[in-house]
Amino acid sequence: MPELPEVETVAADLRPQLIGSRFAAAHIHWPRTLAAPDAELLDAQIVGREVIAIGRRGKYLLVHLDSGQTLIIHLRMTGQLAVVADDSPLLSDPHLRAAFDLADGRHLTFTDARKFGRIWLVDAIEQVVGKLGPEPLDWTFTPEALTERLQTRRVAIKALLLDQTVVAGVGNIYADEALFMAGIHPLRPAASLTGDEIVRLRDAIRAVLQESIDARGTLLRDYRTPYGQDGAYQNHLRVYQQTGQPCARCGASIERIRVTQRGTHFCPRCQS
DNA sequence: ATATCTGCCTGCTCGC
DNA sequence: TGCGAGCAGGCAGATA
Repeated sequence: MPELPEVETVAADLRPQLIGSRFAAAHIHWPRTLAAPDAELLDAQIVGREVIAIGRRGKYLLVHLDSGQTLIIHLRMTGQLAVVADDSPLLSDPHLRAAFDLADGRHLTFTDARKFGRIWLVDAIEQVVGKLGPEPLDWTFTPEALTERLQTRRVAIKALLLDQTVVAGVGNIYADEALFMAGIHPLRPAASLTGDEIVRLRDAIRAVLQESIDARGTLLRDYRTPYGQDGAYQNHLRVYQQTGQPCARCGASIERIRVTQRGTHFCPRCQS
């Protein structure tokens, strides 16, 4: 499931493929994939527009156009983007939900088996990403910023890390990995964290995300990079999907519990 | 305001 | 081997 490092990797891969290219048409094959505007207006507004930059905010991919508008794509669980030639079998993939024709004959494809992914074309990105919390790798993600969002909350810290208004881009994998690295039990009430623990957690979030970006993300069932190169962070996972394996730090058996409906992995000895 | 639950979806794994 | 049940989970929207 793509989280911040995976979306960052997709953005890096798409940049050389798309910047400077123009759109010639937009085709929506599964209507719910397009959140806004409607398909007719999307096509009218995107035709002839050139991609000038590709960015990311949280788990949202931002394709900036020369019109000032931005095409925003959220991969959710199973969404995948690729830039392909006219004869690509991806164009007839049964999971193809949207396809954007480029003026040079190539296509930007969006395949998504589970149909959870969403696409927007907006005048201002705040319409979609306005409520997100700080970018964890930016200087704005300070211990103070995290403290402010945790200190009044009684829910489990694991649940709060998945709240995109607390910090943008962390999902189930990196929440578990960051809590392990910080030595904090996932069920701890958020407001019970000490100042020292919040600093450790903030540093751990940044460290696991950066490590994963450096490895091109985590390759699991639902995430592939556009051109088939493999992310490698699944080889670095310390607790996620390591249930029953010995903890690399202390040797205790990694446990799996449910925290607000989410599978949660942790070391019962290292995390308290 | 905060916390929890449900729906969206389909492919995969598991147990019989 | 076949098959149905349950699970996976990000996020919006509803409910308590």
